[in-house]
Amino acid sequence: MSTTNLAGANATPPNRHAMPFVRIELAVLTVTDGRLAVLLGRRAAAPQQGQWALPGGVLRIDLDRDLEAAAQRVAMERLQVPLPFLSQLRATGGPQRDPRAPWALSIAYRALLRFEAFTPSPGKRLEALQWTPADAATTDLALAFDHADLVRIAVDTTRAEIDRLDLPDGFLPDCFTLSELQASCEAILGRRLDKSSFRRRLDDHHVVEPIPGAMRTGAFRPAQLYRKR
Amino acid sequence: MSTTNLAGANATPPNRHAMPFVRIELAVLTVTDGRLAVLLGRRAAAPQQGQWALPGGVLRIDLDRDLEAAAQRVAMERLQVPLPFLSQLRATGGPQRDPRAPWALSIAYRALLRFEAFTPSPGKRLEALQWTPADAATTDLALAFDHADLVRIAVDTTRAEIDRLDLPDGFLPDCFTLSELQASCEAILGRRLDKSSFRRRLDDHHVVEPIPGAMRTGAFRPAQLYRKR
DNA sequence: TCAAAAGTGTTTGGGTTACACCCATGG
DNA sequence: CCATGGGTGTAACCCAAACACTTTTGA
Repeated sequence: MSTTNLAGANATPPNRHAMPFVRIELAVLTVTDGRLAVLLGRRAAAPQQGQWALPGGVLRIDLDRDLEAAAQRVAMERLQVPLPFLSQLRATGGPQRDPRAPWALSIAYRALLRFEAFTPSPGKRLEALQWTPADAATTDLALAFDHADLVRIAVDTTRAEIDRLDLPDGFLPDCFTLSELQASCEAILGRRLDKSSFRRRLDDHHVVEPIPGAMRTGAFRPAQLYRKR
Repeated sequence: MSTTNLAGANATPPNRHAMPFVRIELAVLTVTDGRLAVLLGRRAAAPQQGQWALPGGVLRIDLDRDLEAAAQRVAMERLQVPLPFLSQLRATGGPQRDPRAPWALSIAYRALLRFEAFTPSPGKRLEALQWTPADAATTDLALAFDHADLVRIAVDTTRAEIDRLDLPDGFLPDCFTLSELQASCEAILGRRLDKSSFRRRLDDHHVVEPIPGAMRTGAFRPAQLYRKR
């Protein structure tokens, strides 16, 4: 034990070494057309021009208060809309990931949003945006960089959360019927759920609460409206 | 498939923006003295000289093949031993995290290792190393930077893995008795487990298999030896 | 033969599935 | 009155906890 490093605070000047190219990538998921879908952007410029990829951008240390704020700024730039309810997925890095830099590090974030409440439009460096069914995105399309891995991780963690009824914020409207909620969960998971078990589980875990007096009326019997928690 | 990367393609020259100071932090856990413990290093130099912190170091894009390799190199430098079986915990970043740089980003890794098979010694920039009970580390000691949060995350995810019998590599010897395994799990979780349920769960999940003919003899009745999977 | 550790049932309960059934409404 | 979706009840099952029990060894 020991060897004091002389206090000469002059230990390592931090910027003695080159730092990697640090980016944020966004895996934005939604439910549309009865399935889980991921938002892909077509790259307007090299590298990988014309390829589909997750929207992303460079970390700006002069602008971003933290990583999540960086992700939100990137969302504004690429998707032209705010992006609430982010959760961090993972970081990946290496020398071969991006031809623009000798070493590229990406922090991936995920959001799960309501289709109706989120209408992005292609911002800087994107020719187009498109919702792609989640399972097709990881298999059929050849996504740029290592984004297929990131989509897979986003989808898997999201399905796991839904499985244990840990419902992410952002994909539920303020009020909804239990059947609507069940349909959303089924779309995300890609399989049918049993109505009775689903409802029992919901209230064992205190996931939702009825809104007193609020009912959805429609063609048939009115349905109780609920809110989260 | 891919478009060639025209060197000058007027995409963004990546280094137009300053990049953050990128570090790796290591949360190395073990079981000793019947409890889960985390390896802390006493910082030899400013900032936070003399404070206890997770061992860590700067990402070196000239040396590291990827983030995990970076973590292994940092382990060699700080702990003087290799550090296998790493898993990524999370990334955190912001302008106030480290006075050495205007913006600091850390990627935290975790390892769970056998106490007997891992004897680190303080390397560069560390005065001392010490195993500290995991729960005390997050409460009693005032760890440097935001490392208390990282320890908490490391401990929580590790306990969750053990709970679901998703036993990380690296903390089991090649062969062991079921009682030894149970004792390790109890130490990590901080609570007693029922022998019978534990064993039934082990073989329902096919976590371990008996090594034919191998027995541990000792003071009392010999015990069957097992290996992982 | 006894202490100590290895190892094996057996009962109970919580939680989930599967499935059947009733209720309310607009047409 | 009936089609349709909202809503509830019940039995079976799976898993794990709790706890009691038998087995094998060295001293």
